[in-house]
Amino acid sequence: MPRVADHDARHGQITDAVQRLIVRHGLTAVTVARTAAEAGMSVGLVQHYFTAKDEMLLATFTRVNGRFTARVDELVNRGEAEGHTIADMLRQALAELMPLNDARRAEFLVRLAFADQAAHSARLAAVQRETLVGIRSRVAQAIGNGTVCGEVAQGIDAADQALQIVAFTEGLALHTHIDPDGTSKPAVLAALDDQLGRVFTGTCRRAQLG
Amino acid sequence: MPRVADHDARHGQITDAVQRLIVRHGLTAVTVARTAAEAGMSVGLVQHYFTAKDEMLLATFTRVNGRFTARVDELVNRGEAEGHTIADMLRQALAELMPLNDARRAEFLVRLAFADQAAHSARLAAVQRETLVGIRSRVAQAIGNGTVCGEVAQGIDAADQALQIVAFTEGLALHTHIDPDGTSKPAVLAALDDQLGRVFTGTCRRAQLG
DNA sequence: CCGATAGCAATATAGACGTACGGTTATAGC
DNA sequence: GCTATAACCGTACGTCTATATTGCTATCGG
Repeated sequence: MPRVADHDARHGQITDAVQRLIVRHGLTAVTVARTAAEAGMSVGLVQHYFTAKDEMLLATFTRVNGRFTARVDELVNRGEAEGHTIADMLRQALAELMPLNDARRAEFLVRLAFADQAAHSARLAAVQRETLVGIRSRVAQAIGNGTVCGEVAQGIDAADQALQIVAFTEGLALHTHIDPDGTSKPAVLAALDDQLGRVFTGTCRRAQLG
Repeated sequence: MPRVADHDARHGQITDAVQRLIVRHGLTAVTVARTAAEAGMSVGLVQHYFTAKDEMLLATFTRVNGRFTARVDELVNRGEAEGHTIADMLRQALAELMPLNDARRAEFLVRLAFADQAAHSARLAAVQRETLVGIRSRVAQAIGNGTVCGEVAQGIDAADQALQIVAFTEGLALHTHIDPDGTSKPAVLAALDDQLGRVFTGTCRRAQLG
């Protein structure tokens, strides 16, 4: 058989290039020629790995969303392992949704750029929706755990509160982006705290792990 | 002088056409040729009223945002005139930010479509930011009135709460759009109620107008 | 009533874009 | 070491786009 290449690595090179272009100049400025240049390869090679531009963009969106949820997952797991309170863990995980540093801003801009496209593409919309419900269900589970543990009062609907908290967080993220001056980083984190404090009103009855 | 035309009307025809195209097929699908066809006029005439496509898009964004804040304003004024409680008035006004019917959905999609572009255009960003701070300051003022009146407890920072409430509302709007099945209309309105209920905890001490 | 001028249409033009395609290079298997 | 085949490049092609240009038409001021 002929020479082989690391397909995953190449896909990553290309989608990373797309992401950088989106961050710097917006989705409109993403062309396959520019992407090839940014990725340091030829136009033909990009075509070799993505039959069409749509596929390339879908792959980029999927990858970014995957990394996004993976980060949230990791923070949840680490929080549990290190025995933090559920509220603390959520505080950190939700802060990941906000464009407060370059990496998060990059992810945020990509998700924002595809928001319009997703409204008119079933496949993009599916990725977007799955990411959202994934985050939401994780938060709901955390709240459920908090109810069992004692951090959350009985009678609180975990799904409802998860919906509200995630919506609030994403709205805050959007506002941070639109008006960074009127929405300072500490103010944003304080607002998030405030919101979480409305649900996490108690303390855990059971001993923490770790 | 030669024959005259209603410039405002023509601008409106064109930007309305742009809005319809965005709603139906996304910002990417907006070309001056298609816009002209949608508006029922020639390409040359569109050029006659907008020197460049950028101007056309900026005008569309400005108009939509203007209508948007105007609707909120009107609801606030009407609410005051009819002697509703401030909480009720805000409930109605903020529901205007949500894509719960065709007209609001159209506005929402336009604001969403420009979100990416605005990240890379100072003029679009300015319109976007001004709209946001406009809404926010109106809400802050309502909360301030609520404090004086007695609907809101003393010691509540109106600006902080306005930030949170508007962020929450916009996040909810986004989620309604992304996952309409998981975010039913009554559930959304209930969530909004819940959020407002956390700030508007009292009843007005003074007699209502009207 | 007439000419200056804005309103309006049709077409021309130059460029950018996605993608198809032909060709070259390198390597895994025999 | 030959060959099949994947990796990779460069370019050509057809389409679409924004915009410039040219010309016609209607109407207001004098």
